[in-house]
Amino acid sequence: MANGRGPREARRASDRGRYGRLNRERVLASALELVDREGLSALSMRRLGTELGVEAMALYRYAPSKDSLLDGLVEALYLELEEQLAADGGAGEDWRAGLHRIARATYDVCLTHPQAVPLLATRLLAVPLVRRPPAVLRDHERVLALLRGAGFGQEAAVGMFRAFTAWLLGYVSVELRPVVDNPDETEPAFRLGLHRLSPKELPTLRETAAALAEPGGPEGLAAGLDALLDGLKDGSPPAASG
Amino acid sequence: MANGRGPREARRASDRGRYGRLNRERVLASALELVDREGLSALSMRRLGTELGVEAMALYRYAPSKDSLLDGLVEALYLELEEQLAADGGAGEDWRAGLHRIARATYDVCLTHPQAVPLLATRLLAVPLVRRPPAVLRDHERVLALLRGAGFGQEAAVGMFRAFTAWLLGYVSVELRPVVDNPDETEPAFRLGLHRLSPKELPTLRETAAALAEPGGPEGLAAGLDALLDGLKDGSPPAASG
DNA sequence: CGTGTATGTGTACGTCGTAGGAGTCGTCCT
DNA sequence: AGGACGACTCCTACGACGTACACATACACG
Repeated sequence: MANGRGPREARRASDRGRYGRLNRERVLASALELVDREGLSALSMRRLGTELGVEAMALYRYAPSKDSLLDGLVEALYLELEEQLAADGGAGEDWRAGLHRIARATYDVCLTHPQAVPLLATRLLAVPLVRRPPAVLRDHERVLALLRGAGFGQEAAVGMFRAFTAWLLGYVSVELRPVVDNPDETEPAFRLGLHRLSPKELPTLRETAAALAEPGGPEGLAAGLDALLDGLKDGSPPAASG
Repeated sequence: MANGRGPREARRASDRGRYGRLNRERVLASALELVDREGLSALSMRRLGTELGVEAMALYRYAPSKDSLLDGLVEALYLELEEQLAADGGAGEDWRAGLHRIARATYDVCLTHPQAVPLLATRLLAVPLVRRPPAVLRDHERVLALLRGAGFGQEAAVGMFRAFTAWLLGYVSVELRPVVDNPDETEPAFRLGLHRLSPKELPTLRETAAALAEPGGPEGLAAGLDALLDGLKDGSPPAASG
């Protein structure tokens, strides 16, 4: 808003950034918005710069490299998750309800930013545990505390934590896989492009594809989570076959 | 090998490619090897060209774009999976054993090419179902046929297929997440960089991190898979907790 | 009012994906 | 055998990318 500067139109450095001074939060928010709007490949330092009314190099004050900016996006997602978790209370719930609540909130955040989800797989694969963004570590802490607090031993808790994390990540990834081949088409079978599937070699897939196109939804997420927790909460390794 | 060409050292176009003519298989194999050796970011058209003793533009005969080359890498992984599945027989097994066998083979392939695993999350998120590489579709077909062949109805089969895929992808992704912060360190706690975790804010994570650093292994994969299959094989939605 | 520190600019370098066209090869027809 | 064709590869060039470095400007504080 109208800052008390003299009548001179002197505005060169700090008046830039479209709406005042830059800061990390604004950079990350703008980056996430850009990714949501145009996809990950549209996110370049120059592009993000113009988006903020600034030269590309200005961004390097707030992220030492593009990779670390991507890590910042991951952090932004987890911060949004924390907001959401704080919003819907959750007092007095047992461990299982707690895990379901976290899973559901994560699911919602991911569906809100589908274009950013690949970052969860790629960036977290590139950064060792202790260097993950604080919000990510807090998320791990929440899940582990829920499990240990419920009385599970370390070994069981670790197994369930891993299963929880893997299931969540895998489920949203699969849920977001595109199935529609030709969006302009109205006939469902053509929309999916089923004619491309040879009935000789892929008969089952062809007859199942339409059902596969329906999203699993949060119910599918919850169902699998319950199955995993039920199956793992007793003996850690239930005698792997063979 | 020694082709019957005259003694002239005429070799300009078709003698290129280090060991004879280029072809798609050779390009993909070399790309995968490069990724295994130096990581995804080392894979550029020019670099892959020199790797094959060829100019970058030559590669465009075998992949219309770099993205499609990445899709080709995904295909290469699934071809390797098929080789492995063909190798260890699997006749007369029931559906559950079949799924375990596929899961285990996929796990092995992923651990053999850890640097390529992110492609499974990113590329398959970018391509609609029917445009996935043939080997991927055949994999889907195998899993679905196993389920339908066991007598599961369409709805149950779809739910289990999704769970199978999600679990597998999530599990290998989490399994590959790096935990070691300082590889030169011998003391485990320092290796993991535990001193970076505030005991005030992340107490549970800090005491669990060491156990988390141990890989889940194929046993963890199998245990979770059994849990999922057991939980989902009856009613599709087992009434998410109230 | 002068000065130091934080912040944004400008320019430049090397690398990337890839379009266009020119060169060179093996192959097959005559 | 000769010649034309199609397949393959090379060469050059363009615009966009990440980012290093030096400079300019604005604000905070003496």
